[in-house]
Amino acid sequence: MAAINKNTPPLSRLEQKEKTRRKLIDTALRLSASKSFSSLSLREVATGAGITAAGFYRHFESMEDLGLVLMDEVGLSLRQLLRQTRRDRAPMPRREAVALSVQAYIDYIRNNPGLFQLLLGERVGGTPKFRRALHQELEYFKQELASDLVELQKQYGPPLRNAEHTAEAIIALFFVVGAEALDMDKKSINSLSSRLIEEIMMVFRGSEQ
Amino acid sequence: MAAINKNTPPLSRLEQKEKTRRKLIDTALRLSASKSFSSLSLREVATGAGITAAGFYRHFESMEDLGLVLMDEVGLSLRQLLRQTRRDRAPMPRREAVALSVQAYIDYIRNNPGLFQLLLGERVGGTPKFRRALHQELEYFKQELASDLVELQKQYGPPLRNAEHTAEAIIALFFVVGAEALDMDKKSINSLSSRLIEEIMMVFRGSEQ
DNA sequence: AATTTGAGTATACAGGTGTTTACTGAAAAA
DNA sequence: TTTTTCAGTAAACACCTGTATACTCAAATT
Repeated sequence: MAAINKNTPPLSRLEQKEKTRRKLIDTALRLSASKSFSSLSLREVATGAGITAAGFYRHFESMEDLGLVLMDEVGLSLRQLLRQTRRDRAPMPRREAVALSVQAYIDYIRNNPGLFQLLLGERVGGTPKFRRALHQELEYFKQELASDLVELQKQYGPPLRNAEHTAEAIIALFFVVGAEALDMDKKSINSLSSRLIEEIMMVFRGSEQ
Repeated sequence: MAAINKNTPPLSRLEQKEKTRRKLIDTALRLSASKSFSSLSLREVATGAGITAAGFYRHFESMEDLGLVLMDEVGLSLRQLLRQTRRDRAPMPRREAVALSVQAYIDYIRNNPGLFQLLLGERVGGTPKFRRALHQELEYFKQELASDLVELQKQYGPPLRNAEHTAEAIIALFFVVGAEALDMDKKSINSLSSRLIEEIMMVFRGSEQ
């Protein structure tokens, strides 16, 4: 019972501000799970985070500003997850490798509906800035997947005709299936996963020289 | 100079009502080209159609109601266009047949941005009813394409492993590329078309037994 | 110890929102 | 010709929106 001085950490001003900022971000994310980001109001986000509407401006200059920050976070975390899944696995048959990535992806969506809806929901209808940011995220996805595919096929399979096209097609599948996953109950998810796996395998076959 | 009695047709009450209803629908469609349908207000649609907000209720009981009607129209017209394109063509090499459909599709999107944004924009974030209606439309798309694919391959190519999966993958590609087409200038569209064609061909190859 | 800084508050503003109410006036029905 | 119907109006409602202003009061700086 020597040091109990950590139970009420004397938050510095900066720490406190950062804490509030995170609360704003998390609130926006939480609310995004049940409606589109663009239909969120500044006031409800501020109130949800426990501050007044005017206080919001100490952290972001507009909802769009907050949205762009969110977009960064979402894109980054999802890309890291997928990269990690692709890297961490031991050598295994291609279909099983695909299945692993698909599973990680679906789990992510189910556990972070707000994040994913943000990525999908503003693809159309958001502000131009927003769409551009989203487009950039998708570009990253594509490039990372393409380079991983090249790597992978070097080791295991015949070379690809066109890694970029392959990556684009696979990402298209991921997104469409992701949108469906949001609305499904837990027991339908399995068939969705295996469908996605099959379709990705189909793309793989078609992409080989 | 016998019959000039058609220059001021004496609109019956029903005709007049129908005319206003169409104006509401068309206005909603027009406004959907520049923002998402769910961020449209009842008032601006009514005003845009030349009636007061209260008058709106003589035609639809809510914006969601109007939205569902819109969804039907959009889905129907786009599906008809695509079916027609697939049917009308003379026998031709597969790649060219694909190119024809892709061209018709891209043209449609460019000429009817409001329609297409409606289809895409409410996929996430819309009301549950809305999403269900959208899901149904996509199901129609898939089934029609799948049955056309079976037909096509009977004549020209090796049979498909799984026509449904093939159709799903192709539709996923269509939608992702469609979303990109909305934001592009006219001269970038060509490369988008050929990219889509290549990716569809890739799926075809992978789908053959 | 005195001063400055700045996160968050309280309040007010002008304007937009969906919905309800009683109404008008012309077409349709009697 | 009289009566009924009903698309559309006008006005009011309670509420929500983003933003600006002047403020508090504690932490950080001097």
